[in-house]
Amino acid sequence: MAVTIKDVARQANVTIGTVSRALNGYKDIKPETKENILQIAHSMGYTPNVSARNLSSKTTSSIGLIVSGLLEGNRKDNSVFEILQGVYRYALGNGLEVVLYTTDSAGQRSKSYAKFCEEHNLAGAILGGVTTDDAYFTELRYTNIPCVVVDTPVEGDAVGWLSIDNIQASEEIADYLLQKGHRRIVVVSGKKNAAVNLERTVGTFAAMKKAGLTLTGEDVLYCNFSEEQAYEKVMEYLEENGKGKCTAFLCFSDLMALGAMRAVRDSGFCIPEDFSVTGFDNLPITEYFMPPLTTVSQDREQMGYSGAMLLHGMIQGRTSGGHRMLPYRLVERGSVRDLSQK
Amino acid sequence: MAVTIKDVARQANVTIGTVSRALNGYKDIKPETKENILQIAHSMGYTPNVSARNLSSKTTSSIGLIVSGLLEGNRKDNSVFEILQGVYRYALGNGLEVVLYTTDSAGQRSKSYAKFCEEHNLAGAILGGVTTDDAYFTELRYTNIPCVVVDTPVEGDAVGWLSIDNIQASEEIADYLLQKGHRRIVVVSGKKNAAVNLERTVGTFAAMKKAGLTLTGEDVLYCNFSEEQAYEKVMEYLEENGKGKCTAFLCFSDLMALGAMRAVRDSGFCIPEDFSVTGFDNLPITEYFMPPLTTVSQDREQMGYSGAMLLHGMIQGRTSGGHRMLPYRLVERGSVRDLSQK
DNA sequence: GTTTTTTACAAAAACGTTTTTGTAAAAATA
DNA sequence: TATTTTTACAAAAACGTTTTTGTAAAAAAC
Repeated sequence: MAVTIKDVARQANVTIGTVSRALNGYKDIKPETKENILQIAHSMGYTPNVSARNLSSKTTSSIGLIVSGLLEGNRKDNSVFEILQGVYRYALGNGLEVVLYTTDSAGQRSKSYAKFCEEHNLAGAILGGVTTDDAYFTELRYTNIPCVVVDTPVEGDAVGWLSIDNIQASEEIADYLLQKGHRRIVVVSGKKNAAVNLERTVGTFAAMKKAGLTLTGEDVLYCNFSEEQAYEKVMEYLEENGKGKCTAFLCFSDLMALGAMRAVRDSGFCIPEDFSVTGFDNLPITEYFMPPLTTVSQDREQMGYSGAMLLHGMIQGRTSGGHRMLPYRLVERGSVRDLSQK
Repeated sequence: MAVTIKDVARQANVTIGTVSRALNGYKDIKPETKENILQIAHSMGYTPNVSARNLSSKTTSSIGLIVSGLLEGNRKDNSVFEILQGVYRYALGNGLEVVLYTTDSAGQRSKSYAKFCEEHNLAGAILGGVTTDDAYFTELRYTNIPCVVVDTPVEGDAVGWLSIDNIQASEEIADYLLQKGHRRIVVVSGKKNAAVNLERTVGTFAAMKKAGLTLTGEDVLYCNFSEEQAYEKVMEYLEENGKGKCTAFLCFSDLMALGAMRAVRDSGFCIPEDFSVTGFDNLPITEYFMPPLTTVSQDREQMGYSGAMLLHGMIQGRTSGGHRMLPYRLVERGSVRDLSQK
């Protein structure tokens, strides 16, 4: 049905090899012949078959985008989608195919990343939402297929790693709270040993230390990055301590900030009058919180774009891996009260 | 590098044909031989190469997901993403591959849908965000590759079409406003000739008519589904007419509802005290509007899932196309004032 | 003016499958 | 027992490319 390279060859009175060389810009061909073939191919509506090309060619131009938990994706958190947009934007502009893979929530049908890449002849992969101890990721690294991970720190030159400067960012938002006169700050933290969480903890502690303050164990609420847990833990905290003890909740994610805000409100307090709250991520919904949330913005779309570009460079041997830091931005909205003017 | 069917064949002392038959559950093979081959294949870590399979096999198990405007996707509107989630959920559970294609914003690099399907040996495609007069869509239909479109009405048995009952849904939300005592309603409409828009217009007019009311030209604001245009048009309207004339804005999308709400507020009025506002879609952000938006919910994830299922059925010849209606739900929040109690 | 190099292709192999065709041996039928 | 059918494979073709190898003719070098 579809017109193949063979049809073009017949029409142009050359062999398929010659057509292939004309199409792919090889040198070993006479300009007029090439021109003629190109013209014929175009007029016949020829398009190369991707499967055949991938099968035959040594160098494939397909990359994988492997994200865990796409399917159970929270309606409120669109990070994965924005990364995907960025990856596709780069791919579209640079002649790459991208193949999306998401591990099943239940995990039953899930297949190893390495096998997925092998099956699809992928030249490399971008990974999002993997944890440092993901066995499939370890396996993938052994294959030395070039890969780039988002947010998860990873050693080695053959692998790229993309994130914002979480230490500096958290330090900055803590500084911001301190500068607004907050002295007793409660940290609503994510998963205790998650890399991102560790970094944000370091930054927060550093800011406090500069101000001559320290955070004790009871000032840190571990909530596993979950809105519900943040709600419960903050609820508990307020029940126990009431209003006097702290003046601000510094949250390591917007979703947890949302939980915290609900808890504050459900405990009969006001934001920012009674308690200030800050987030991390700048999800679209935060703009509509009441009051709108002061948070740290990470440009996920850009992260996807840069990730694809980095990977592309690595595949072509132009770039080596390692850590790349992307800019972040403190976005100041209405959820923090200025106590310094009082 | 990777272990191929050839390696398995050698190990099992059979030919590749036999291995293939064992793997794909053909009948023409002795149970013990099959068992042995399967066991060897598994122990060697064999995985079939997708490109080779697609190339060789008549029947491919890949479907396309073609969405226009994924790249310039509004951060506030995640519909496309949710459809994608649904499609992948079905695909993952039913052994389908999905290949995502998005037309470039600028349109320069865009390739015809038919060519895309041909290139990738796709068995069918799900389309989102296409307009009725999309030339590429017309071309695709001529190829009679099975396809399913979301939201765009389309004639013919060989093509599926998925949507909520827009007429009934809009009638219902208009009824709701009328029941709350609103008599003079302004419709914030989308693109004049878009199918969805036409249907919603019909429903709204029907509801008004039942209540003995009519909508005149000045009661309909065409805003092209854009937040900004809705803002401007509503702003203008309020400047001209002030508070007395209408009591509610019935918007054909949440984004336009957002624009309308901002305009109402920027004109110095309150929602819902001075004006009521309703939307359409139930985007995640609407829950956080102040006040939260009363709107019509469409389950986009489910739509993606159902679309994939419908397409799958069509590919296998089990199902014929035609229109499928999915359930919607009126979600009542705080943006409508009850005038009937007054 | 012969030899060498280069040019511009043709011919064929290769990629990893599925599918078709062919064929001994075993089983069923007569 | 002789013939036909069925079973269980082997052998090979096919899918549509890219890539390697081979080779006449033309051009360059000597």
